[in-house]
Amino acid sequence: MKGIRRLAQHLNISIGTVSRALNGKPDVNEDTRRRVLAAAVELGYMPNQAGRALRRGSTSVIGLMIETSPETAANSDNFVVGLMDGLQSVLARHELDLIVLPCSSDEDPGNYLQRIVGRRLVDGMILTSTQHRDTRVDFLARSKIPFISLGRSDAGDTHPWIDLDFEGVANRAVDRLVTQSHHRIAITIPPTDINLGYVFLDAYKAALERHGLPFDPELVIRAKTSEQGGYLAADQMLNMPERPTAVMLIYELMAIGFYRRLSEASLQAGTDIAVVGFRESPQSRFLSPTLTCFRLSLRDLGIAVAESLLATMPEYQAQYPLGEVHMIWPMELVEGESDALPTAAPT
Amino acid sequence: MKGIRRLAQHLNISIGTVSRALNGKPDVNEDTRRRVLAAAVELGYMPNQAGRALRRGSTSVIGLMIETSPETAANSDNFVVGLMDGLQSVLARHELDLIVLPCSSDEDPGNYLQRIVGRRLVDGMILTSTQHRDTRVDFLARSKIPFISLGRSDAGDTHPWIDLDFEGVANRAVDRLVTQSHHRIAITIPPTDINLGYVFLDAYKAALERHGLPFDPELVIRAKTSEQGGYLAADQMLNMPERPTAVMLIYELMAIGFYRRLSEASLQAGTDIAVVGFRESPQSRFLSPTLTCFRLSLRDLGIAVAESLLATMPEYQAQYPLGEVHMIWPMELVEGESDALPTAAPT
DNA sequence: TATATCCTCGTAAACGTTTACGGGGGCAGC
DNA sequence: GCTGCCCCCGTAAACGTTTACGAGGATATA
Repeated sequence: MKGIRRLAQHLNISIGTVSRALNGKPDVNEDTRRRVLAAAVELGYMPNQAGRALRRGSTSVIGLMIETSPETAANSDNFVVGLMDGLQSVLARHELDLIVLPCSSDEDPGNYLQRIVGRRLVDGMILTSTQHRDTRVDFLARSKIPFISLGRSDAGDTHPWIDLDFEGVANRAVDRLVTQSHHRIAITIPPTDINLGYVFLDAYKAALERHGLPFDPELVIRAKTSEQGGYLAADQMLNMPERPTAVMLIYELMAIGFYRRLSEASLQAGTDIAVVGFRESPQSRFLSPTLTCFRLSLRDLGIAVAESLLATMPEYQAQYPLGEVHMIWPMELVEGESDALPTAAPT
Repeated sequence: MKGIRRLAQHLNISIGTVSRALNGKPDVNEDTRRRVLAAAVELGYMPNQAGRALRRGSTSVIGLMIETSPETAANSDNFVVGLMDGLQSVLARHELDLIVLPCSSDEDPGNYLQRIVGRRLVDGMILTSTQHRDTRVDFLARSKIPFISLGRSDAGDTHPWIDLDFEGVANRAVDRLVTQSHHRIAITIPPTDINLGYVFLDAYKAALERHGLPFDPELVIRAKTSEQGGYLAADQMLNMPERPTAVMLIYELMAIGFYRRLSEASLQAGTDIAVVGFRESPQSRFLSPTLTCFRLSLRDLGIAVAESLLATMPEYQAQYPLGEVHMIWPMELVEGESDALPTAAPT
């Protein structure tokens, strides 16, 4: 005798009543409910997930898909870890469990997702690192499962996403640099097909245009989003015939490698070349000269992602009304010395 | 009409035959099997996980539990990400899915695990960052679920674990340092109750004793396993009345912060103080002076962990015979300049 | 006292699979 | 032609829950 049956037998009541008592249904005597609850902890009863999911038709599990190429393993992906804290703080309030679904580099992400969703392992999905023309969002949209992607998608505009404010970042960075009469401003872009590369590039172009500066394809440097990528980007820049005087980096760890390559050439950020980093990180916070970059609370972002997802799920819409399905997450400018604005280096 | 029923109806055969065909059972005509397989991909059929798990009594899912405190979010925990790649390469061969179970800092890890296992969400568990007197291993042992912990446990010796070779690391580090007549060798230990702190400390003591050196509690520095922890550890060492001449670090990112604090004091690793790092990482690889540390293939470690886990599961024991349940994972010495062995700095 | 109402609980069906069991039909051997 | 065997397939039960339905008893109302 196992499961709820054992509980029922132990209490000499029917399994129906036990179930109702545990699930907080109204038509059960408060006294028996207490007895059931007590017996449940005494016997260590936990409802079987398979049975419950089968009957309910839902799993109470939210999936967060990430990719685990050796590439991302080499770079430290604390982005996702930070996010999870915020996600769970919201999901836990609704007895939803978060599981992380790591898609290995061996498998096609589309297939992987199809398997997970097709088997009904999760009630909702959170996508990360949205690709350009990401087939995953098409699939999820067709399969009618609630989902949200972190990183805007270019596939239609009906499904929800939250993305970082790349326009704001590019605008503020270019503004600062142009103020110092920089006009050869380089930008780094991931070599992969991740969508943020396209978005950042567009934002960069728009910002240049706003200042009447021409767009020079030479100044777009494709570099891996890792420390080594930053190193190689700097290397490439230093060897350019007409060296850019400023650069905008796209990934937090790149700044470390970029600085390293500069110091090897006895150059310094801020004095020899203006550097604007992307996300502030524990590592970047101690660079010298201090890095101008953008701050972001991963936990708050996670909370927003979770709430936006819940807003698309009928059973939670009452608590999280569906607002704008597309959300641009602001990032706060952290002024440093690396782009050496005259006004930013009074100390 | 949904699921396997729809498939059966579409083919005009019974659901039993469809199930047998899909699961590769012998008593089904090869021709009908082909038709079933074709129809399955045509209709995009995927077996419902809940139904299957309920009937089979197993989920074909392996859980990897990690903890997501803001602490680990701040430090970049690429350790786990690297591990997953190896885990999946083994698990995928047996149609097992890996899911990551992030336990937030809000929840007690014991409760969390109890919920996951009690609900029968997974067939097996992989624990990380084993604590001293870890209640989770007791619970898992009692609940008879196959599991393995990454990080040795002090609770009995019947359940399997794989741990890094802290003894080997401590021995080789102390050997090198003593060869240069260092006799005040400091060590950093995490401030938490994680078991590797105890293990590393013991290994350090044993290594000292082997060289006839006294153990001085003053030389045990409790520092967070983060870049900032390394910074503060250096700070603390520099302010000690009788400054140690050498130090062994425990976490890869600590070296970065340690170097930073040294350079602020115009000191250098290798010449002013001997530094032995722990795990080689993308960041540490570019430190200057180069860091003496220990190399480790996370992917291979993941493979070993997965295989050891499968060895404890009856249905896979044929393929992964149960060997030694406790495994010490070797780490390869990477000679650098930071501990400045005369023989190591010829270039 | 008869009837209606409410509270509480038991019964049984359903969710989508897998699998033990048995049956029908074809074929070989006598 | 009868028996036995084998191949293939359909039937139905089971896995552990949840929940619609209805029954029974107690209480209130007329």
